[in-house]
Amino acid sequence: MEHQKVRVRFAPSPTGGLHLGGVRTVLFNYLFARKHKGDFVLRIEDTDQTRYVEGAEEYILECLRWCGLNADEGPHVGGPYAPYRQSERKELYRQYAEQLVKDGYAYYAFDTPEELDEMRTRLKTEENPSPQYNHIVRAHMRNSLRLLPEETAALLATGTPHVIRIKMPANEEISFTDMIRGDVQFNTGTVDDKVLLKADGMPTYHLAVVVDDYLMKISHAFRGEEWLPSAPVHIMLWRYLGWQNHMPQWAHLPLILRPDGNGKLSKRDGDRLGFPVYAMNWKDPRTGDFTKGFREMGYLPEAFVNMLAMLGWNDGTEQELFTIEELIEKFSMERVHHAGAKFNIEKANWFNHQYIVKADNQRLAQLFMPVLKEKGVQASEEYVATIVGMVKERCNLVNEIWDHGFFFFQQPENYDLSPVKPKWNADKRQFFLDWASVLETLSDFSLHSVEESFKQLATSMNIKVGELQLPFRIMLCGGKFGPPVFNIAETLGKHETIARIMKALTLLDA
RNA sequence: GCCGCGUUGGUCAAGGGGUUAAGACGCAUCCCUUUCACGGAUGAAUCACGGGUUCGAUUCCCGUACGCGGUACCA
Repeated sequence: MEHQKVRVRFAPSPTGGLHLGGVRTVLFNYLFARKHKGDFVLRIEDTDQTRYVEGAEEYILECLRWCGLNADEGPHVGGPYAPYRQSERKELYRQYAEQLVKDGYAYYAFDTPEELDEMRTRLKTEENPSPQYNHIVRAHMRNSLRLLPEETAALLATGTPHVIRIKMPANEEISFTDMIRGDVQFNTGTVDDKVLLKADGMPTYHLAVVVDDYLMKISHAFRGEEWLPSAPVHIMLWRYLGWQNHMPQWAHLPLILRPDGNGKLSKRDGDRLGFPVYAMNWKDPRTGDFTKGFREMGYLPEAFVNMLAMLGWNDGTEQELFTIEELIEKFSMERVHHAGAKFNIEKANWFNHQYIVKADNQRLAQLFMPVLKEKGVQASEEYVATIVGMVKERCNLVNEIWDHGFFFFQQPENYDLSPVKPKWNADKRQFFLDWASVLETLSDFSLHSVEESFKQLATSMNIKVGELQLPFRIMLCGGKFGPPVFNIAETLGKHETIARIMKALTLLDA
């Protein structure tokens, strides 16, 4: 057990877009696996046929690919423990459930959904709003524990729909050591007899996770904190199946909470507060609902991953920016924070900004091309890359390159003349008229010669250079923004610069 | 209700019996820059509460409060 190879798994159910909390779970699995030279398995938990969503599995795969957190084994690449889709393993689970029945650790239950409903409403009180199918209640239900063996046999023989439930001990203290929280204790009496095998023959999560973790030789199982309450069921299953010595070590990850108030972060919070929650764009094929993702919003995958790593984990130093290699080297489950973390989009933007500034201009240009295309702008990647170099310092998102540099691609449509108008006069007007003709004669339209001629003329006309720079900026950009103004002129080129001066002059005359 | 897990500035968080209780994001002011941003400086802002234990608790123990999660033939 101790010397067993590290094998971890991410086990999503393909029911929709991949939540940022899901990606963080992937990340922690991935880091742990890489650090310990182990395997990272992707297993699709599609045991609920009613919740299956077309395209969700491919979407998850694509998210992992985008983040660079690919699995070593999974439905997409196969592996020694295939198949990796639980629906394709369906036949496997029944024998274990039957085995448990045979050994007296589980039982058949024939209660119909209506009967269960009836039981719950009948037993429901203010003191007990959610009655459980537990060690007391089971004695009064239609199951093989209460029925005579002949009755059970008859029901089975006639193909009566039934489930198999675990028989939880009435009162037993059990505990396990969580890698993050340390010892956690439960009493089995407080947990109900969970269904293990559904009437349709599919296992529930509880059975499938134990069987598959065993069969796939999973050494460490990481999942969200919302699973902590069902840990006792899983512990009992590992015992009852006789695999106790193979049980993986568990870590229950803290939840990612919504920024305002408390509670698990959901897609809805993102819609409401205007930030992405899913890794990539997701369109629900059933409802047609469309949700924006981090990727399409202009986040860089390495920034996204770095940001996620810091949500609930740190290495104990002041370092916040980590390459994936550093994360692999430094990650440890013991340093994961115990409490949930509120998601903060501002901080996420800061991370992205850090990575944008560092990123290669060519690469950013490529990422930005689709946005440009959307705006109906034609430009060479080369040209875009130089623009990127000038504006990326002030961008948090790749898509913001447009906001900070649109005037490189088209003449401004709107001009904010208000900072110029009050101090505008005939001298200044004359300056720009004269300067335009000076520019016309310039053989070298470089940053320095443009700036030089600007300053020379201003001095000779006895106007402060500073008084003219802002007007010039607005002539080129349309407002008080953008990189250094002579850089803009140089990039725009002689023809366009003069054209913009002349156009703005007519606007100022109006 | 019951069970479980949590609680250090607005947010992410380090620390762990004696500290001026780090750092980052955000915010504010200033410097740089005659735009904005970057950068630099400064500042406001924190140990949920009550009992123990102790010479001394933010740190250990016990309660309380609050928050979250679970309580499905969903995962």
